[in-house]
Amino acid sequence: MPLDPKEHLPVYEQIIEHICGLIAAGIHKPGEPLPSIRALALELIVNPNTVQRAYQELERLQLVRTRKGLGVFVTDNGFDVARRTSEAAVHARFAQGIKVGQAAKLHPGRLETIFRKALNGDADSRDTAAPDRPRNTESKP
Amino acid sequence: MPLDPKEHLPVYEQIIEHICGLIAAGIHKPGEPLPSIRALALELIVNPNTVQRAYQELERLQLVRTRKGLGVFVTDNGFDVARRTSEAAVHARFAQGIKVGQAAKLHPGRLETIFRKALNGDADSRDTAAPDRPRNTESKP
Amino acid sequence: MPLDPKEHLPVYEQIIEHICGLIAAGIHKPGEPLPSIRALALELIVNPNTVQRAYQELERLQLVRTRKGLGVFVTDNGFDVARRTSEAAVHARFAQGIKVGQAAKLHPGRLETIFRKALNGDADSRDTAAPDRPRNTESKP
Amino acid sequence: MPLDPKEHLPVYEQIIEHICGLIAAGIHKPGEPLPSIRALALELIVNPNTVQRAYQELERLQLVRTRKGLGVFVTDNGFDVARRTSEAAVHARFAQGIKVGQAAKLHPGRLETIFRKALNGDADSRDTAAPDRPRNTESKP
DNA sequence: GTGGTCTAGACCACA
DNA sequence: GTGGTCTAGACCACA
Repeated sequence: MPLDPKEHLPVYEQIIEHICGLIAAGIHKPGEPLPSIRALALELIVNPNTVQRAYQELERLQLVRTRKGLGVFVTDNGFDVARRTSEAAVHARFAQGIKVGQAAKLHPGRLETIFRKALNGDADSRDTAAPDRPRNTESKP
Repeated sequence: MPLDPKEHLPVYEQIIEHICGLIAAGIHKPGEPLPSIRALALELIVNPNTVQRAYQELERLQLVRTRKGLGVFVTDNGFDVARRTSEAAVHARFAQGIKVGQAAKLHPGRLETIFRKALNGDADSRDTAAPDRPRNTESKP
Repeated sequence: MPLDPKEHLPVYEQIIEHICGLIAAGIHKPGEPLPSIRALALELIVNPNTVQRAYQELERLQLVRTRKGLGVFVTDNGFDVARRTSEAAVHARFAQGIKVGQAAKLHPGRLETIFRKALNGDADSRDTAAPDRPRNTESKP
Repeated sequence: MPLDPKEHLPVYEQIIEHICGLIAAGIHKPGEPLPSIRALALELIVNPNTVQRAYQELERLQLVRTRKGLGVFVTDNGFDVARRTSEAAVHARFAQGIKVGQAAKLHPGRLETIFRKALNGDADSRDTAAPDRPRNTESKP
């Protein structure tokens, strides 16, 4: 479910974000072990090599620490790092979207509207009316 | 300037978005020619094949039409298609960011804050300001 | 009207076939002049170079003969050559289609049906019933 | 054997038709892998890029599905799509031939005769047989 | 091993 | 000049 083959992120980076999100969400807590490489590979239906690469990167980010023969554990400040990392990932997506929208000369209010729709889980940006309160964004250049 | 090697999008897709943005922004108008494949390749410092692949995809999207020996031209409804396509691209980024944030159990107000910061052009998500206080966003060009 | 940009034949070869067809059809008769290169280029909206290349090839095929300063004329046996050439062109198309069909293991009767439909001017091969007489072709291998 | 450099179709489109024919013929079955890009490139003596372009188009046509790192597989309804696509390709060839013949004012019975000869595998359209006498065609494998 | 992207550079058809 | 096709060969992500 968390892996999206249509996303352009390499799978190992999607796994990094996935684990990072689980730690930021408090599902994997500091001091606790992550699922084993093999177990996660089976769960996500990917090659163990791919999971391993993700775990290595998480270790580099100080989110986890590997203890040989024991497993991979969330570090003491893993939660804080994960939260910051997740927020940075969110920020990066938003900033990318805004950059694309500004390049297309979309109005700031239009970006706002699209953001609201995305928040509400709309599948596409095609819209006919403001979702939560009336607004005026459709004036063309 | 528009090409970012660190982005995970393949270069030819970045070019697609770039051109799409220029058409949506009214910089390349219906009936007008795009820069030639070779010229754009020189400008973006990429291989002509890469530009051509982007142009072919733009043709499949009905944004442009190729006339052999003459060049590649924005279609009559290229502007409308480009605008819709750009909005969809913006929506997709926002939705991705929201998905990541929700997976990390960030508060909706936190997402809102990050969005505001991104709109204001902040480089990173690390911040000190109020998390979800209402704010005014219509400040960007 | 005779030039089809979607055909895969190069334009100059389409022009060759076009002129060849006009001679075979008796529209351009032996001894009579063809339209001038410039006139035909204007009519077909192509570059004069392209028409010239077609005329050169028609001369090589003995269908026409250029008389300097006077124009390009259908040769005495131009009609016979043109008819044979047109028939060969028809045959080649049919043979190509049959080859494709046999490679796909379509039944001979199915090829026959498709041929009938094409003769009747149907736009596509998708069909529900025999066009002129009942037939049985839809048994799968 | 399937690639004909004299055909005017680009090589990658010939490969598309070739593979499409193999699927329509039941030689590559739904769920089964196609030969790898590199393997087919070696077999057909073309560049892997050219094969890949063909495979990408086959994917767009829903005939195959790519699984990264694993290979390219015939889709579940690949057989049906392939059959329809092959029939459309046959139809297109026949329609082209008929158009050329009609432009040359060949009799309908003459077209019929040429079709019969092509079905029988005659190499050329030059012939002496009856032009439009009924005949039996169900003789080819 | 698999497919995906990209570069460098050739040659063709056409304007 | 324009776009279209193809080759040779590199490097990446993934199994």
